[in-house]
Amino acid sequence: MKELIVSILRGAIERARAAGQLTAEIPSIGIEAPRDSAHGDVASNVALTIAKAERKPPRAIAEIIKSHVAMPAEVSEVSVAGPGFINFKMSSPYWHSEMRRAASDGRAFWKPRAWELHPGANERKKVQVEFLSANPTGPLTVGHGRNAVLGDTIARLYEAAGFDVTREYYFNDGGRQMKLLGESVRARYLQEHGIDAPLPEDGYQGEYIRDIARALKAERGDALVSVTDLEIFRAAAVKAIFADIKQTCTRLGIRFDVYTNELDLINAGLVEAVLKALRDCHLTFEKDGAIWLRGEPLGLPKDAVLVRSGPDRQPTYRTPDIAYHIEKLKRGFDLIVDVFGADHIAEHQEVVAAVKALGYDTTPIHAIIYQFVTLTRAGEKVKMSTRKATYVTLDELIDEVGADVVRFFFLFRKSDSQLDFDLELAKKQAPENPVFYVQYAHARLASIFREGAAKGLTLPADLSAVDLKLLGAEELDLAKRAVGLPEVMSAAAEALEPHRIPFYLLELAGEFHRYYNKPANRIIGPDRELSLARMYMAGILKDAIAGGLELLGVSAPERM
RNA sequence: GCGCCCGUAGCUCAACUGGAUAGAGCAUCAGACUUCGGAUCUGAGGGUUGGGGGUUCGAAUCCCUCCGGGCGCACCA
Repeated sequence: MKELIVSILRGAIERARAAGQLTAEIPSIGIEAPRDSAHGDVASNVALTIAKAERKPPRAIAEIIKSHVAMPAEVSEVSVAGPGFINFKMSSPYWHSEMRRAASDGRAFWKPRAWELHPGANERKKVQVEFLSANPTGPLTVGHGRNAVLGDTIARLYEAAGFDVTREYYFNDGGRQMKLLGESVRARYLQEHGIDAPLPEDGYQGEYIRDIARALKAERGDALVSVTDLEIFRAAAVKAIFADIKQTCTRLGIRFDVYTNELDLINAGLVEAVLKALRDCHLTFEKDGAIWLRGEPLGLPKDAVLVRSGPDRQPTYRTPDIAYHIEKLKRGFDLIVDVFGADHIAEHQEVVAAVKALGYDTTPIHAIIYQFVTLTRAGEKVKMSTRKATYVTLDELIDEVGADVVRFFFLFRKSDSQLDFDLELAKKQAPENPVFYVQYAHARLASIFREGAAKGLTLPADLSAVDLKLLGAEELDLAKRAVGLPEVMSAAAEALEPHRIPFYLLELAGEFHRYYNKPANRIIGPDRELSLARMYMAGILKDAIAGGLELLGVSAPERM
């Protein structure tokens, strides 16, 4: 639709120039859906944008362009409005054909369109989404949940658009925190055997550490009491915790294609190579026995340590991360999405700046930075901390409100807004809970078809037999709204803003509920032909909601 | 102190990336069931988009500044 309008406008401007009525260059033509539907289906602000170069009032320019518009059958009306907008109203036959396309394409229709994301691309683009990437030190928390759901939904969007998507989990199971984890498990293990072993300072206090220690005791008895090497404790913990993390992800419908371990990058010599390359570019210096990255030439607010001082000369987290991002670029991804919390933003800037300084094109790299999640129970904030045992795990949250609600709530907010997860609201099976509101609309639509079937009214196999001209303005508006969903999906994918989809679904559901509630709008009525036309529209609505929810990883129940 | 994010109706949030009269839900008040599912709907009130300045045809959106909140500012990740 937008392409059509753009080409119409381009043609009109072309003719106006040929006629000498316009002189300015043809600009890139801006197209938008007006907020107010009274302004038509599509609007353009070209006249406003070229007014200055043209040295004419925008409305006059708009009128000139309008006079040169060649109206195809798809368009029923062109008008100039407001400060100089050119508004287009699409004809009913156009909407009918869109509906027919939606109906015949079925599930394939309710997806983002690849050609809107990457116009002109003819090969299958490669996308990598790196998300979650939690080190295995404990169960996933509510905060991780937002990361996981955001990343997975971005992946779903691009997957649905036909891209070649890799979901990747980057982690480190070595290092300091892991040593602490091993020590914590060992302490608990010894305690299980009645030995007075204190948990280390800053050790992991969660109950899951005891569980791991108990499992170790059940498996190995007291064979490890005198073992001082932490490796076996660490390894047992990592194994158990990773299994737990994967299990939690599975409950949310999330899986990963690739797991990349920081240690593998180090062992492959890639981290050394990065250090050498940075040194060769004079971007490092030594101070206090450590190797530093120069902040100033990279436009960073401060210098940062790449390699720690001390006998083992361990790299900090950011050095392998630089190597990792270079590897990602080398793997040939057209789009790389990194999902992480606001606390990691400085690191990401450092990493990207360093990669760029080494001569790589970093434009494929995009970051989704989400703000923190707070949990509210009975109007009170729930405090969360991984180290202490006070946090609420993602598993507990899923237990309490269900996977559908968890996913929907995490997506129902712009990622750079803080997210307050209201447990009371999440559990309510009432219209103020957006998940139920949308799902209910779907269940209601499903019930129409059940009722229709019971009354012997079903859509014919040959859908072209249904006369869409019988539909009224209200029904057409509903269908328009539904048919606009793929465009919203495309925009959401392109902007990396999945929240647009749940908001759109909520509006669509609301519009349907309002329609449905009017007695005059009974879909199954005495007039068989009209009933079929309305069922046709209802089928599109149902598919739209189901398709939208599917993309969000939320179920679309037939009955509730 | 420095960097990033946020500030929109009493509350929780949108606003298609600079467009037309800033919109939803909740809460409040007043209404609608002979319903294909009332887990729904109709109506009303509620705003100087934190304050001030700037940019331009046009600003919640971009720039400057101040105020308020969050997150970072580790040889932890």
